[in-house]
Amino acid sequence: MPELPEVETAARSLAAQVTGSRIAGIEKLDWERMVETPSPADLYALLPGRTIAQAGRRAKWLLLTLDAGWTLAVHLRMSGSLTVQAPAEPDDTHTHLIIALTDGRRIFFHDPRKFGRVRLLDAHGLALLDAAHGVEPLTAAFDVAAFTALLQPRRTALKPLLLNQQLLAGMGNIYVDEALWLSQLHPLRAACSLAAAETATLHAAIKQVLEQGIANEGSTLRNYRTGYGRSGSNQHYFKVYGRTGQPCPRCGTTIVRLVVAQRGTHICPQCQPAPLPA
DNA sequence: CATTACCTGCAA
DNA sequence: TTGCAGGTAATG
Repeated sequence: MPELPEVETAARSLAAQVTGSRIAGIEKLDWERMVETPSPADLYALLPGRTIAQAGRRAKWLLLTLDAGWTLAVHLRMSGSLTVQAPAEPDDTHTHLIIALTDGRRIFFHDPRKFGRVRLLDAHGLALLDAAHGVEPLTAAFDVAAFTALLQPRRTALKPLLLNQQLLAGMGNIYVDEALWLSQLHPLRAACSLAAAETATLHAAIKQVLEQGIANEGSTLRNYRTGYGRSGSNQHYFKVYGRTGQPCPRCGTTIVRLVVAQRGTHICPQCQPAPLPA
């Protein structure tokens, strides 16, 4: 999924459903490699009796704040989803973790590709996770000056920079392509080469694509679901992502697919001119 | 910096 | 059968 808007949507829909709920225990865990810390045995021992105080997000981590100082951190990676299910709802072969609540409902971690990860963190572990990530793009801390300070000292291309979670938290392949198209910048432009006006435009575009993604409850290409099990609708509004061979909504030029930073990358070759070779 | 690995499903 | 997919960590 799951980039910032999808994780944010999942966190909000979890918060609305399970804030104040008590965990009965782990009902299913059939892929133990998803538990990074502590050991699966410790997870089994620590979760029963915990109350879910809140649900939130840091970067692409969904955070369930529990009592007794614990935080259950979930990363959905490529194909994960976290949903709250009614007591009778059956699981399937891709449901790898089920957390039962005392009221009979259950939280399903569904993940066909098994890339998703779970950590139960104490305050120190949570602080380390926080410190490993960069500025949140939808907070006041991410202003044009802060963005300029990120770009100016780096010669790396825009796309890999925007995907770097240590610098900027939450952007992924879809929203980077969309933000670059909106700001009419080529993904291979060197970060330090942007004029002040280009930096301001890209800064605004990043906020715009993320806010729109949240407003549309995320993008569902295959597996992503909100915490209610619903699909998002943001995929209907993509301008370039996944639109190879179709006309650019701005100028009509055919959208092309490149590979940048080892990721499929979609651009309008007219609106987003390639940088001159150095 | 580039390549490979981790997994499965789906479309070409 | 091959290549591709919303992410990231671990290798040369």
